[in-house]
Amino acid sequence: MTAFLPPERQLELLRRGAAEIVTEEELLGKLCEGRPLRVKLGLDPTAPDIHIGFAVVLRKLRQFQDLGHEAILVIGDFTALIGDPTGKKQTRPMLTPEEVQRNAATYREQYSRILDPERTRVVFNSQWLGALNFADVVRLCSKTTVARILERDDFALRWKERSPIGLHELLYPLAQAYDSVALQADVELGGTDQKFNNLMGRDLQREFGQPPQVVLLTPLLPGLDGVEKMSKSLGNYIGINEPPHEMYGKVMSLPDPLMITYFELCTEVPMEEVRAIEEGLGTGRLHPRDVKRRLAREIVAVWHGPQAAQAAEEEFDRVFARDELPSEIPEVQLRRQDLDPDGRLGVVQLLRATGLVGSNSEARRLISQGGVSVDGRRVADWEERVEVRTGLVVRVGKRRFARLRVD
RNA sequence: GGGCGGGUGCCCGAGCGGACAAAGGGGGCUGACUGUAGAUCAGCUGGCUGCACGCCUUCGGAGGUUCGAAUCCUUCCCCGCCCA
Repeated sequence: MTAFLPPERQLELLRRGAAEIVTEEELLGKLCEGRPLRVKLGLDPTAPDIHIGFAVVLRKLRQFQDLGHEAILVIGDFTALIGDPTGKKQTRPMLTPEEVQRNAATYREQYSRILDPERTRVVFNSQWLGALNFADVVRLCSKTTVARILERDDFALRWKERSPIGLHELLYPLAQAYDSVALQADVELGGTDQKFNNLMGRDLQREFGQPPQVVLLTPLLPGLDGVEKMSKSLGNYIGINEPPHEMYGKVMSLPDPLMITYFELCTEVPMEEVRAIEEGLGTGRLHPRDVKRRLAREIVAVWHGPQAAQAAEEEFDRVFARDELPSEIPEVQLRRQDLDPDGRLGVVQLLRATGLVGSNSEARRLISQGGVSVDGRRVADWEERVEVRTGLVVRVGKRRFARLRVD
C-alpha cells in the first residue's frame, strides 16, 4: 500500500470541483486516520451511456482511488425499481429487472474508462435492500418523518403543484441512505441534486450507531445549451464514448461563460492555470475563441489522447472555419435501377434515398430554405433533376453529408 | 365511496360543434451574421400531392349523436383537488 499524501494536501486536491463538502472538518478528520476510506457512489442503472457531466463525479471518485482510498460503486438495481424521482417533475416508469441488469452491465463496462478496475468494488444494493422484510421497512420508515422527507425540494415542489408523488418514491431517500449503513461508508459522493439523499445517509448512520459519512457534492455540469444540466434525455450532452471530432464540435458550441466551469470540472488543467485563463478572458488578453479551442482540445485529450485532440481540431477548422468538406463522409449506396433511365433523379427523391431527410416535405422545405447543395452547388428548385454518379456529395444544412456510390 | 377539475402535436399550453393540422411559448431545423453548432435577426416545423383554401393521420382508449367533433353523449383507463 502506497503511503498517503498528507491529509491537508489530499483535502486540497479533493476540493477541486467540489460544490460542497459536509463537512470539511470531518473529512480532514477521517483522512487523518491514515486508513483507506470507503468512498461510495451510487449509480442509477437507468442510464446506459456516460456523459462528461456524470464523469465529473466519477473522476472525483478516481481521485480518491489515486489517493489510496477504496471506491465502492453501488449499482442501484434495487432502488431503480423505485426510480429516483430527483429532478424529475414526474414519476418515472418502473424498470424491469432485465432492463436493470442490462444497464448495470453497461455501467460496469464503461466505468472502467475512468476508474481503476483493480481497485473498484462493485456492489448491487438489491443484496441488502432485497433482504429486508416488511417489518424491517416499517422500522426503517420510523426513523424519519413525512414532513422531513417532503422537505426535499423536488417533493416540495410537486406537492405544491399538486402533481403526483408515488408513496414508494418517498422511500427512495431512505433506501439510498440505508446503502450507506450497509456499507459503513466513510464518504458518499454525488451531484448536488443528491444532497438530500446523501444527508439522509448521515442521519440514518447515526441512528444505527455509525459515524456519519462525509458528503462530497459535485456540481451538476451545465449542458451544451448552457441552461439545463447535462443529461441524456435533454440531448445536451457529450458522451464519453463519442468520437473525437464529435466531442470537439460540441465543446466549441458551448456558450462562452461556461468555459471556466468546464476547465475546472472536465479537464486536467491545473487550477492555477485555469485561474490565469479566467483572468486573461476578463482583461481581454485572451480571445474567447482560442480559449475555447484549448478547452475542446483538453477535453478530447482526456478521453482520446492528445493526438486525437489535435486531429479533431484540424477537422473542425476544415469544416467550419474554412467551410470545406469533412475528411470522412458517410457513403450511401444507390442502385442503378433505382435511378431514372437517363441516370438522373429528382433532388427530392435523391435526398430521400440518401436518408438525409425524413420525408418529401422536409426535403422540399430544406431546398426552398436554401439548405441543400449537391457537389457544392446550392439547389434552388426542388423540381431539379440531378445526374447521379459515384462520388457526388450531397449536403443538407451545415453538417449532414452523404457521398454517393452507384452500383 | 362521493363531489369537482383534468388528460391536446417532441415538451408546456390555448381551444370547447364547422373558419383546426389545431393560438402562444419552448425545443428542433434552415438561412443571414459571426470566433463556433454560442448570441442576435428572419423563416420553417404531421404526412401525401407540382409547392393549394385537395387528400390522409393526429387532440387518453372504445363506441355513439351530427351534413360535420379536439370540441356534445355513453363507457373504460389514467391523474390532481376536496369530502368520507
